[in-house]
Amino acid sequence: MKKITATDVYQRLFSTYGAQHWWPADTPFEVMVGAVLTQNCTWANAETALNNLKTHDMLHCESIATSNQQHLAEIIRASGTFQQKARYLQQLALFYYKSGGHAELIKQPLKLLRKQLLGIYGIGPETADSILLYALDKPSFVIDAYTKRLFVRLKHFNHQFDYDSMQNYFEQRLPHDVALFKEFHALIVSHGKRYCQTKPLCSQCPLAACCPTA
DNA sequence: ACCCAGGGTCATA
DNA sequence: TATGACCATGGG
Repeated sequence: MKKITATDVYQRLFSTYGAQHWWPADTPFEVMVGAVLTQNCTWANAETALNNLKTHDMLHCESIATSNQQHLAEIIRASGTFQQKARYLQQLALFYYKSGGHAELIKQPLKLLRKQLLGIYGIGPETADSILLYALDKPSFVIDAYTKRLFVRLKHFNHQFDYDSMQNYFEQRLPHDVALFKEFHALIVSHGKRYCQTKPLCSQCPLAACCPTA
């Protein structure tokens, strides 16, 4: 059986699910906060925490950076691991403030920005790339558990591939287009939520015919 | 009651 | 470098 290309996977997912309209947020800073809040938790819980921040008029870098850490933690409680995330958010807000905000940040080249983001306590590769792509409009391909699971299943690479290897794999095969990267990642997540989790529903999966292990 | 979700850090070997 | 423990809520 012929292996489906990454581009064909994108086209098939898009024609099946349509545009996903990621990332839902009013400001780039909200995207950055959301990227931390959704770490290892459902988007619904992250959204509850975001709305709670809005209710308290706390969704700004100054208020987050200067707020009492315990107070902040209670406000974002619904997102889980909230003591850690309160610390993470304060570091991120401080970085955002010291960098001069969105307008100054986007002037910097992708590679340098990525390095700076990874230096922030609580920002790992996936969160950094989510911020680069969805908050700063930089073409940095986001890898997550869904991406790995799907493309291991499609035999594009194996389980031993680390984050950077997987990111390189896609960035070498796709045009570096911000809109494409945004849509592709969102589609992979939407698809992953429906299919091939613990109980495969692969008979109706739009990629079933491409899935050697189905 | 168990399992996982739009991860990351830290200690240990 | 490579696992494992830990964080912790809410929904299935």
